[in-house]
Amino acid sequence: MTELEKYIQTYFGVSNDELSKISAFFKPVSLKKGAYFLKKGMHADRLGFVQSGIIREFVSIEDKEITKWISTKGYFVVDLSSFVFKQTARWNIQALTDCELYVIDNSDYLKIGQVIPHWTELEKLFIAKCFTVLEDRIIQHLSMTAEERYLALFSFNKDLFNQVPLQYLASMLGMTPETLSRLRKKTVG
Amino acid sequence: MTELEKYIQTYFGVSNDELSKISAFFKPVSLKKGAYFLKKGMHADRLGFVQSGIIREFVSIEDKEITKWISTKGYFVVDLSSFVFKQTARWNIQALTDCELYVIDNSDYLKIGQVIPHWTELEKLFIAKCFTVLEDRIIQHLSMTAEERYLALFSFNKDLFNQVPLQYLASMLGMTPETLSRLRKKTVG
DNA sequence: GCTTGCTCTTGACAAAAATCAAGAAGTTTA
DNA sequence: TAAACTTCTTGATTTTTGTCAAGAGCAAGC
Repeated sequence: MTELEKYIQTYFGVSNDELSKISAFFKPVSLKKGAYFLKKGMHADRLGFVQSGIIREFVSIEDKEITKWISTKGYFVVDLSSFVFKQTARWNIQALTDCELYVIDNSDYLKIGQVIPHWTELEKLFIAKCFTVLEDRIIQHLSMTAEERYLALFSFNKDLFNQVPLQYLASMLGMTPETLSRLRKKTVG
Repeated sequence: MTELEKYIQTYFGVSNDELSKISAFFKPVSLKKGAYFLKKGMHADRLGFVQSGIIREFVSIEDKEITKWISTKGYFVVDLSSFVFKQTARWNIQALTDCELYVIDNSDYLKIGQVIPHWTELEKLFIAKCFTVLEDRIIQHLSMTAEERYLALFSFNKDLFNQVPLQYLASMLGMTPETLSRLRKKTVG
């Protein structure tokens, strides 16, 4: 079973037979460091799965880049509002390192529903799960200090802090790089 | 067409015939000020639509109440993780004023799918839309100051500030009541 | 090997926001 | 109507976080 199939299995709980039907639609795509999977304002007609490497989703607001999320192995990358609602993309999606993705375009994606019974139901559940994750993230911002948010992310995934430029993690945590630097110093020594 | 049908029409874009089939499942429920529609830890087996009144979704964290959202007329109230995934509820949902709701329980909700073709697809789209709203809210917290978040909410819905106790709006905006009070003074006078 | 960039850290300072405490204003209750 | 609550405001102060500026540490490329 490929990495992709393993994750689809975990997320969607489909049979092995269905699994191979789904994963057959995905095509490997390499992305060089710095290259964009998607640019804001374009049309997101594809969904990616991160096989290896690090990808950043961000948006520029008044000369600042706001990093919404960092995706590593096992994450899907997509601009949902664009992929689902055919609107122009709201996020930039850029490779921070060389990446290996598995990519499916929208027309093939629609074919999954024809092959897998109840696929729409599985999609719904997956998106609902993503919704609850964002709910948690909102609560973090309403109830935690910068330090607490840093500690929460650090305990959730220590490796990120070795692999990802800290300026992007700072942005994703809602603080400046200087503040993150000081918090790291404070909570280590 | 009832208020409920009007909103379902707007959100889901179904035919008039389907509309009345759907809305027939909803039953009117009155909620007295202070009463709970749902308590954290319970099982959320119903979905509500706010016909009138104000409802607060919140969670208690270390002796503080964090208000996640304030729902007024036209909003659905539900704990999605509990309603969809049968987990225990993560949010308290409480009436801030006397409320009129339309409520559907989970078993009736499941019947909608048997009556309306493509209902699961419509559900998926609705939840996806909710997801993108939360994405925006995350970006607000990553990129805006407390004052900017206050101004954004105020320009989006001025009425809220007359109808809802300010302490709850402050929490929902991620600031203390004192800070909100000062921002209001600052930006009016 | 030596620039040239980048990224991160550090320091000094400023601004934003939280905390603590007190009091005003408005509601509810007895 | 008065007392008891609750909510909101205000002031004084502290803490947290951001800004600006400089420099250290590395890595890539010439």
